[in-house]
Amino acid sequence: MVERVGGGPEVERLAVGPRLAYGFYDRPVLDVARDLVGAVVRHGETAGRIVETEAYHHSEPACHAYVGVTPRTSVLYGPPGVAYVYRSYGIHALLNAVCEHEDVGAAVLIRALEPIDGIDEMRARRGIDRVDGLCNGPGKLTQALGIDLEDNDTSLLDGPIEMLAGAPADVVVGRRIGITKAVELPWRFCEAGNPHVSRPWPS
DNA sequence: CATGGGATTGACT
DNA sequence: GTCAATCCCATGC
Repeated sequence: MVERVGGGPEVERLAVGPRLAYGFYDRPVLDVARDLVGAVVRHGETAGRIVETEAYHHSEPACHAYVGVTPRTSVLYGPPGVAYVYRSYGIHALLNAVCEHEDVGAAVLIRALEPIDGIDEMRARRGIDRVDGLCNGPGKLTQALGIDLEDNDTSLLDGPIEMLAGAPADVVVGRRIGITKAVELPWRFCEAGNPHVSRPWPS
């Protein structure tokens, strides 16, 4: 069964399938990051289609798991298919999906969404009226969807944050942004031409 | 126990 | 383009 959202020529692109299962996350983090573009995140009445992700892996210093297992990183070293939500710059909550086998330490950062559902609620939470700018950044999308640190370590398979299969997307690859270490790795994945991608745009 | 550094954003020059 | 807000947590004494 496939539930459809919206109408007209957008129907196929916005098609929404079932929740992504354990086996989707239990794969190399680069594959998961690429394949999550086009999937849908839902939290309560609000939902958006993923248009930008980044991969993080314990083997490189930009990843929180680089320091090994600590109270903060234990979620990253836990089983795949779990949400890792942490506070950034003391202000924002950032949403990740834990990937790869248990004890590996890898996750995909969800960086931007195309708003699909509950847009009025997103506007209220974000305090803005326009639709563009609602979810075009990792801190903005968690605010719009009402995701916070209490969602850390909750299951994406049957917890409050739903990750739903979507239609395949045309993906472009670039360097991760907003980091100071391992900046050369091309581990950022964006839907080609999508206006809801955060800046700076991939080249 | 004190310190320092962010996987960001919005306001401002 | 610059810059401050703000808090969790890893690290080191």
